[in-house]
Amino acid sequence: MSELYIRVAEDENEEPMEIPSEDDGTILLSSVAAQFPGACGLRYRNPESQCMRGVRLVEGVLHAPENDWGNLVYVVNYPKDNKRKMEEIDAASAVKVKRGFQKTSDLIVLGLPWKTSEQDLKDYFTTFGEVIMVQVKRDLKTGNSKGFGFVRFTEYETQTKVVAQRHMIDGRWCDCKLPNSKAGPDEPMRSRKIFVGRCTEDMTTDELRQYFMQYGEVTDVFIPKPFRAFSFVTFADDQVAQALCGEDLIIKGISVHISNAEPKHNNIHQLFPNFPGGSASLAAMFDRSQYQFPSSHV
DNA sequence: GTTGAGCGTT
Repeated sequence: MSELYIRVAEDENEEPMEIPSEDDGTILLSSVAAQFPGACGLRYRNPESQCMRGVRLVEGVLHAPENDWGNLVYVVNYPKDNKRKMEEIDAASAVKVKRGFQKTSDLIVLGLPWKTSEQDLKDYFTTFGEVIMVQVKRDLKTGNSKGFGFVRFTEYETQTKVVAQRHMIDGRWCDCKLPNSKAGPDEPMRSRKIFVGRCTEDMTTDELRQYFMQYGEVTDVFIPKPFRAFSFVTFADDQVAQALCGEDLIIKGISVHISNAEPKHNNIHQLFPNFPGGSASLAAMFDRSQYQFPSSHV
């Protein structure tokens, strides 16, 4: 079968778009997703039964029904059509709206001038939004500032804005961070990234992307080089990533294990006791890396 | 009475 185009639409009544097939007559889900971001499959109305039918999808490859795409208009499936998953995502979403989303937290302010007072801090940060609380940490005996403090805002949006930039306060550059967190202004959100364990060396980034896009929009795939039997997949939506954690999935006939890519302090020498070049080079490599093992692999 | 990466007396 040579190159052909099949008609795909967002909805049965929408204007279809032509999507190219592969040489073997299949269509890559990624080709569909290129025009319909977030697409996870196709369906069509069976002319005989008038029922909607799903198109066979195997590891990112869509197969023509009866080996012939015919002249039908195919309709895009999105992850939200999965009712079971949707309930989970709704629940997670509700939790997030109630707690995480608009819940502000104290921010640590590092690098304050010794002379900066709490009133100075309040005056400065109020230019970004309403301030709930400011603190300057001081030596109890002398009353001298320790050069850092805390601030808390009413609005989460204000907090986001403040953390994302540096601050000139009384003549010094200061940083605002989440306490006990090395997370910088543009650190990738951990919760959108999953750890894919038990990968084989022949799995490519394209294949992983095509596979995982059935669950939601994939924004990044990372495979460490040289081969290390795991990879990272980042979704546009963190709830999709969270929903996959703990699952064993079959990719190219191989069972891979999904877990959270949360940072964790691990003993890397236990994981690779005989790493070539010795433990020092291994440690250096890991120190430079933003990628870490999930707790289930420790 | 000094200092300049960090992590919070109550």
